[in-house]
Amino acid sequence: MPPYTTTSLKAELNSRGWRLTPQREKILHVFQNLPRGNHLSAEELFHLLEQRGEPISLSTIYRSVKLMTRMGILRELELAEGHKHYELHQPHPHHHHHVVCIQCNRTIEFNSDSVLKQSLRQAEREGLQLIDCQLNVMTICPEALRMGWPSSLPSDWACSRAISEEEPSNSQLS
Amino acid sequence: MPPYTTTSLKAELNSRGWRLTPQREKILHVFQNLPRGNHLSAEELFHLLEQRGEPISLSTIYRSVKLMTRMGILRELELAEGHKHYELHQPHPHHHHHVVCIQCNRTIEFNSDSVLKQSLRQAEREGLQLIDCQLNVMTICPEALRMGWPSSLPSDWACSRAISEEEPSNSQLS
DNA sequence: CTTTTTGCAAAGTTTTTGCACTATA
DNA sequence: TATAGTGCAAAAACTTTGCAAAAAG
Repeated sequence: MPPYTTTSLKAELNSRGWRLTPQREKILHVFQNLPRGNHLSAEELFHLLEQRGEPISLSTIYRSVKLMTRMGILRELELAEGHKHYELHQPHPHHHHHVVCIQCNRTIEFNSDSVLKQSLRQAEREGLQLIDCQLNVMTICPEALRMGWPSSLPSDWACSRAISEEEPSNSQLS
Repeated sequence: MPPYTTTSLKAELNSRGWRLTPQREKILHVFQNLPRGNHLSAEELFHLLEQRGEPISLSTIYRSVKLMTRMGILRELELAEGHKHYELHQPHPHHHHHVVCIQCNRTIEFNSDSVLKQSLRQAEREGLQLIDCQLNVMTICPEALRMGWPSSLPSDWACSRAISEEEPSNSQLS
C-alpha cells in the first residue's frame, strides 16, 4: 500500500470514519522520508517537528502513531529499553527484522522469508489473521563479554561498534 | 542450565560477585513453578508473593528480574501493551515464540528451529553473540475484523477466544 | 567486618485522559 | 454544522533511585 500520497491517506482515513489533518499528514511525511533503518520514538518525532518549526502537541503525536499503527501504516518496535519506536510499515517484500545489541542498543536490519512463512503458518494454525511479525535477535558483542558483562562493566564503557548510532542523524529528514 | 537449585543459583550469583538472598530465591522459585505458557509482570509477581504471605518490596522485584534477565535466568517479554512480562529462560530445545492477538492480548506459544537458526546466522554475520531471540506474531481474529476493527469496535467487545486468559490463574503457583 | 542488598519513600519516565476549542467532511 | 481532532495541563502507569538499616560472604 505505501507509499501514501495525501490523497490515498485521506481515502484510507475517511473509509474508516477518520479525518485527514495537517498533523497526521506531517507525521506520515516524516516517516516516509526517514532514511532506511531509522525509527523514531514519540518524543524524537516531537522534537524533530518542533525543530522544523512545525510543532505538534506530544499527545497528538502519541494519539497519531497509535492510530496509524492500528491502521497498519506504521509499525511499532520495542527494541531498546524504555520507549517504543515507530517506522513505516513496509509490505512483505521489504518486511524486516532486527538484531539488537543489548549493551548499546545498536540495531541492524535483516530480511527473512522463512521467518515470515513461519509466522503466517502459526497464525493460520490458530485461525488468526497476521498483522505483523517481528523477530528480535538480542545479542552482545564479544568485547563486552570480555570486559566482564554482565557483572563488572565500567559504567561508561561502550562497544567499539557503538558508533554515534544513538541519535538518528537529524540532518535533512524531509 | 535450568532448573536451578538453591545451590546452583548461589554458585551462579557468587561467581559474578553477587549474593544469594531469600528474595532472589523466592522469585526464582515462583518462575520455576509457573505453569507453561504463563509469564508475570513485576506487579503480578509482587501481588503473587504478597498473597502468599511472603511480601517483597516492589523495587526489589524490579531489581531482581532485571538482574536475573541479564544473567540469562529469566527472559523479558514485550507482548502486551504497557508492561513487560518475565518467564524462565529455557534452553534451546524449549525455546519458544509467541502468537499474540493485538485485540485481547491472548498469547500462544510455538517452537521453531528455523527461527532460531535464522537468528544465530544473523548474529554471527555481525560478529555478535546470541543471547536470545523472540519472534512476536501479531494477529487479530477474523471476528474482530468482521466487527469493524480497527475503527468501530464496541469498547466492551472481546474475542470469543478471549477466555479468562488475562489474569494468570493464581491458584497454587508454588 | 566489608560490601551487597533490602525496603521505603520520593522522584523519574513515558503515556494517557478530560475538556474547551478548532477544523474536517 | 455535526462530529472528530487538537492542545494543554493534569493524572496515570510504570520504573528507577537515594539512603539508612539489614544481611551475605
